Amino acid sequence: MIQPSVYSFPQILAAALELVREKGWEGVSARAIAKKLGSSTMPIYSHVSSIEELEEELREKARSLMKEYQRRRYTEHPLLNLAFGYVTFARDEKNLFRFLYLEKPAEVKTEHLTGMKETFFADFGEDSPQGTALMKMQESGLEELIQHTWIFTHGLAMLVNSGSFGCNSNETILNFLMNAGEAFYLWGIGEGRDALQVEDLQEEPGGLI
Amino acid sequence: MIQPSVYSFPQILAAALELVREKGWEGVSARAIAKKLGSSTMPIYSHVSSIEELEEELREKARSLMKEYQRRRYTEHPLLNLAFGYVTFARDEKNLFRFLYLEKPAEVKTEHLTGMKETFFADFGEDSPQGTALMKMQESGLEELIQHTWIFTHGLAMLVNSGSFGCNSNETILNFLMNAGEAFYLWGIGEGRDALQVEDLQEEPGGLI
DNA sequence: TTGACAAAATAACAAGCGTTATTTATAATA
DNA sequence: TATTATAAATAACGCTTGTTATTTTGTCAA
Repeated sequence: MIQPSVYSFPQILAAALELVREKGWEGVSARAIAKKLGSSTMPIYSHVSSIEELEEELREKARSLMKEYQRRRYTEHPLLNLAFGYVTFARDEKNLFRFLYLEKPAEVKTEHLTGMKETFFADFGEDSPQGTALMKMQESGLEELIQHTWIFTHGLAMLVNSGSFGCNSNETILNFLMNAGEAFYLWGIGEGRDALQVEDLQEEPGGLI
Repeated sequence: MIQPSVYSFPQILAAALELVREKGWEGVSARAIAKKLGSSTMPIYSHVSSIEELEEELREKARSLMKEYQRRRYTEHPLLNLAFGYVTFARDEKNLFRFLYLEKPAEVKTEHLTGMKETFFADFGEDSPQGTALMKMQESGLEELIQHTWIFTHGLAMLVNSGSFGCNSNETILNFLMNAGEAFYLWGIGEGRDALQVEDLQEEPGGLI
């Protein structure tokens, strides 16, 4: 290589990421990146063979930013940290969150659910106060708790992302997550289960499919 | 009008809706609709002045299909019916659900939350068993209960829609909704609140923004 | 039957996209 | 300094989009 490339791959990726942040994935195109770099589209294609390939690199980058949010220790609860990081990422990086989890439905998957489980079993010992509390539950109960928590977290993140939530402060978000987690936990250890009785699913005329 | 239009507006809307069902909103274009109708693009523009206008009509149509799902009496619980209808719509009409709630974030809004509240206060009297149970709560507690339930429902609908849920049967969905509702209810009437103590939000280095 | 009118079909425009052929410019080498 | 290799710029191709002239077609009224 006689003449080193003026435009490095990180530069290109950074410009593309900036575009996603500003206008979402639909705002990203070879020409738009080039314009932001002050160059033509050629340097892009010398680092990446197609826009599709760049999209995957961009997803990887966005995922790592997301994981940064989830890695921070906001509280002493590892699970709560995962959830809080997820929701605040959805709030602070609206277009990145949409890019990762809303635009292509395949992405959501069970990735985060398994992540939550792993985190839980990795970080919770019987010696930690939370650990002892949660270890009282059956294995299946724990699975259920994490599942419920994850569903709630995902829903909250969506609503916060779309601006449907009046108050998006850290405190409010944390409160919602804590309340829900607590509710699921208490329900899980069996207190007052079957307190509300609901009849079996009714087969309405023109009802269930 | 000497020559009545061969292609009626309902026909055009139906063709467009079929396209959304098959390929999502991105599969809808003037030419695609025309192809499905076996016509040119002209009849479309004689009923609607732009594709954007047709999109809004299409949203209205999709919303009414959604409301049909929510109107059915699957159980005796009005709130549960709303939630169950929402989730099963997300499961059965994947592209319509995405079109309404995932593609344009503005759509989600508080519409469903207020819908839940209205339904609750309209259908629940002190004489119904559920009513008496729920009326024990404070007004603010009810608000919270509905909010929590709505967040959970929204999250479940998303996950079911994206196929992240292993089992999407009516029974499984109903169980999840009932369990969550029960958990929130029990938490709401105050049993064991503060059972889990979480410290105040920590200000990590490089932490909260 | 002929003229008129409107609906539908055809064809075209401009814009945007991914991608690539061609040209230009620049820097290292002989 | 002249040559050569190559990164970057320019320009273009082919495609799809929304939208709109233009042309064709068919039906009613005179």
